[in-house]
Amino acid sequence: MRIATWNVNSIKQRVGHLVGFLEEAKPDVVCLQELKCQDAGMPRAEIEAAGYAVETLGQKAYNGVALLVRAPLQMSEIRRGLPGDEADEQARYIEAVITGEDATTGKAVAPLRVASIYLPNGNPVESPKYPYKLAFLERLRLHARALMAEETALVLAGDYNVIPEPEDAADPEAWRSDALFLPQSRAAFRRLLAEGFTDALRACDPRGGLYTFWDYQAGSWPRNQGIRIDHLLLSPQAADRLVSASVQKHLRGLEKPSDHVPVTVELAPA
DNA sequence: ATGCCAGCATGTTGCTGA
Repeated sequence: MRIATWNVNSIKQRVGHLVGFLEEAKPDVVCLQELKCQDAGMPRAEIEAAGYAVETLGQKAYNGVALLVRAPLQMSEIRRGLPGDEADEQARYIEAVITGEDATTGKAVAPLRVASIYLPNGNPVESPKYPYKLAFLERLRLHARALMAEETALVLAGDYNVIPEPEDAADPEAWRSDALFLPQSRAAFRRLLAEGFTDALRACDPRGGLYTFWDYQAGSWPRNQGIRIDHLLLSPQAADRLVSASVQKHLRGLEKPSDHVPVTVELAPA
């Protein structure tokens, strides 16, 4: 079972790269962020033609998240929006239970719940955007705690907009006072992890220096001035099955790339 | 200290992102 997360920075601009990734990596589940379009604008036909079912929580111009599953897998118990704030209208969370047969093995997959998350950026720190970010992280922690009580495999994947540790930035000093790296942001992320999650990429490669985002500006990509902000957090039942995790770095080098690249984990059958 | 780049809106510039 291969699960990927990717902030595509506009699905309409990136559907070609996405289909290429689906054909190349053949992920079973894909969590997308920053669709930047409403549900009606989602390029479903191209994605379905590549063999995937699509569920979205879209929004005009900003945010927007989606879940894709490779046929004949299916999604059920779809939850749109993160609980805990009825007034929150930003499209940043979609969750589903994955069921059905693995296309490769033909065997029924073990119960698995997956969420695609686009955490608020939080800058500027002096604006209401920063408390919104911290509140979102706390809402996510409380919801994650409730899901954890089911004791089934759970994967919370997405763009967390949090640099967990200094080794997750090429130049940590440049991010010192940024919402992505402030001590309060990192502490809130650690509190989420402390509910019992494993940071999959960190667990597979603790050395650091792996990045998932390079700014379009200031030559960040050619200078490898990246940061690691896209994460897959695994419940114990999922972490027990963790085989490998990898960053699809080559996609940043394509024409008209997203500023993020996919991160993928491989889970063994239960 | 600011803009650098990129995408979207009802636009010829402003907002947002990270």
